[in-house]
Amino acid sequence: MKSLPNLRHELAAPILQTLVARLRWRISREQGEVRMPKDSSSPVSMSDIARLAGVSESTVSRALNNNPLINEKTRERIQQIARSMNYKINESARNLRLKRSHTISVVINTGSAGGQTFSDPFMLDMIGAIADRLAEHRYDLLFSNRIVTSDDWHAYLMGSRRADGVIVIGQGINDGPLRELQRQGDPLVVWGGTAKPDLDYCIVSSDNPMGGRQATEHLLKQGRRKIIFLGDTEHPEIHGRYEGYRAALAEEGLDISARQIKVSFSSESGYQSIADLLKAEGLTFDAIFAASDSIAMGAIKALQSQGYKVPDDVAVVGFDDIPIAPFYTPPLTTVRQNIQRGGELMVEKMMQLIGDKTAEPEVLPTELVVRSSCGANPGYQPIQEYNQQ
Amino acid sequence: MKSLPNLRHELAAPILQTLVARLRWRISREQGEVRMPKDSSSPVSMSDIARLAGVSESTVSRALNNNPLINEKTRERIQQIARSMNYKINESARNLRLKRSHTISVVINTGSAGGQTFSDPFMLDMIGAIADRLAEHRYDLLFSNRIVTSDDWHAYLMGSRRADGVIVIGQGINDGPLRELQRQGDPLVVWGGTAKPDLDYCIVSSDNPMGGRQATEHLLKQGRRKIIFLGDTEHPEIHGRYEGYRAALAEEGLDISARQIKVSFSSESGYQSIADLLKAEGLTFDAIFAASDSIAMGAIKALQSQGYKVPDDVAVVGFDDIPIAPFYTPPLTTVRQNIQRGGELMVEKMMQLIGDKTAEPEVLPTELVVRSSCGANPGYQPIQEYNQQ
DNA sequence: TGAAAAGATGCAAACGATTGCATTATTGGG
DNA sequence: CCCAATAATGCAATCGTTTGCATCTTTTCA
Repeated sequence: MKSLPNLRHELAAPILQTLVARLRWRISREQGEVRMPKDSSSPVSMSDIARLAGVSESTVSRALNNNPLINEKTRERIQQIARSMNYKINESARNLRLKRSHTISVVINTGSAGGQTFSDPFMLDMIGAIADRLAEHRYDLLFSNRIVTSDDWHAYLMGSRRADGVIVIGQGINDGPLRELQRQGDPLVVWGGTAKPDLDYCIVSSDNPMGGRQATEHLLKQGRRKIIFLGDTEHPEIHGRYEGYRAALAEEGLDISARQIKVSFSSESGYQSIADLLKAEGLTFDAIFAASDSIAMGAIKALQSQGYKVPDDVAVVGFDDIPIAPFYTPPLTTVRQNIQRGGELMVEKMMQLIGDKTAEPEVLPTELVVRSSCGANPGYQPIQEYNQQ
Repeated sequence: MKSLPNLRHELAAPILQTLVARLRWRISREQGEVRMPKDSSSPVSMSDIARLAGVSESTVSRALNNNPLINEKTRERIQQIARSMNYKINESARNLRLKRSHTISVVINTGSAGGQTFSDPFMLDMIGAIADRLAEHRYDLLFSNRIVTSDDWHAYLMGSRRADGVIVIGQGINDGPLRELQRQGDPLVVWGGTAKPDLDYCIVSSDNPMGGRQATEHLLKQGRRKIIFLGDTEHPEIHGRYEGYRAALAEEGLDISARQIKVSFSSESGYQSIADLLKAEGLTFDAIFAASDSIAMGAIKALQSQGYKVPDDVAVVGFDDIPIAPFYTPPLTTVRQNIQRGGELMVEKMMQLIGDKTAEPEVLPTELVVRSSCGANPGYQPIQEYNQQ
């Protein structure tokens, strides 16, 4: 008995009650229709338009969606009324009905230590690029910078239908959470590295090995032989750059001189690691390849603080080409990533995944930008166009 | 007749039809209840939990919201079931019912020329701070970087109930759109300047005049007399900094030497303006107060390119204290804004506005950070802590 | 002219939650 | 032992859309 507490639902009486209640409801509703002349404060809904146009809500809905079922004249009349009443559709209602959110979540996933927001200019550019592309598809962008577990992600973003898909910037040291997300069937696109071959989620990335190779080969061409690598190779994107670096050195028969120092994604970190190194063993290298421009700038500052010259004593190449790079002293030679194209591709892939299609990973070429910090371009001036005028 | 097409709705027959249809619906529904053992793919809803717990949906809803009406035992049992089924509430449905979105829109509003995303590191830090605070209130953050008219804003964000309020970063050259938004009754908080006295929307800002004064007075104390101002005073926040600059000069009886050059928010712009100036009239100044660190760095680079020394020939002070500032050459003296507190306050104000309370504007003090570019601190080392160890 | 086809519109169920009110079960007091 | 007060739960309306199906209207063609 206890296990069937709503057995009484099945009796006849409640059904009659239902019918009576429904009648009562209809009546009160129709009274409402009469007494409601213009409830101004509340926003206008389809039923308001329907009443004004003398048609049903279904017709309004179809007319506003340009459904060919509706007569052209009716459609235009309804659209006209909607415009004049400044009608805006209620997205919550539409999304509920259509079982979607028309929103993509963008998550920053670079192990930001201690809850501190991670603010490389690269990030904002990437987010901006994604936002622009999503706007073209009329999708909204839900932003999160909280680093959480995959359970949380899935539950918070997808389970609650806050987002139709997730774009993650940064593959992170441990991509378990990402694999898990993917396994749950959520549309997922990641900006990351290309290291792991058995990927089961869609990755868009720069060709990090190519970038690492470009940077290193360039330094070698300048006659540098003792090049150290600054970056945390536990991040797949960084690891790719490191691979390129090692490959270039190996080709030159210099494998033994490869040296990697683990630093996180900040200028402070770059500064400290080089300051440490100089204090410990003096100047034992003649070039640095840094995994990001921020790191490179920190490292250069540390060298300068100890009286060493860049590029004379040590040549430096960075990665990203952030906006300030040409204006640093010395202007930073760096490997440029195609952020605009990256954002575009990620959104494209996402739209495919949402449309139940599959999306292939994609790798973007990098471009070496030679300025002065590598020693190859001492006469470099920012804004060449200006000087040409 | 034609104007009353749904007159027939009022006749008796359709009501009977309604009743019949409803009966039919009830029956099919109950059949459905029987044949639906585990429709796995679709996410679990309250009715699933209700069925499993042998209670009604209302009880489930109340139990999950910790409504005291529900017996404690029942509540815990229901919550247990919800957890075990990995239930996540459908936010679209909840938002529809509660007539809200539980989402705040954040808009970047710094006249980004030509649709190019504007990427000052300051922005990302600010967005991060806001995101963190919103997350504490369990609000979502909808990000837009499209600069549009107020009509668009209101219609897109508020009219469609995509957002419950708007936070705008940057007051912009023309705040008409903002006033309009406010007039429409939308909760609005702006990060901007303090110039206009007749504000009708809630502004949170740094004390820009204070910052301008700190920077200028510091340069004056270093013996500089011909200080130029770099920035576009049409932006209220910049105008405040300019006011502080002029006030400090006036107190010194140097009003006549005030000179402002209009540059937009980028390093390129700072570089070009100084390059132009030098080309046109040589070195006619001995100090620069720049409206942002990015501008300052561009300006310094222009000076260095022409062989001038900073701070020896020209002292420079910036504004913002972006993360790279200590690592620039020379390390940048600048006016720090309290971004964390700013984000916190804006979210606080927003919550007040949403709660139908009013929110007062608020001004945050600025802090001068003395490094080397002003000439006052030649021995400055980034990361003092490191050297102390 | 009449039946079938096509065209236009309406009805009400559905999406998944919340909540005022009604109802039932439990307890306490006289 | 009965009635009132209280605690616990259920019913059905509601938010604002979309859409399968039914219905009504008009056209078309034999």
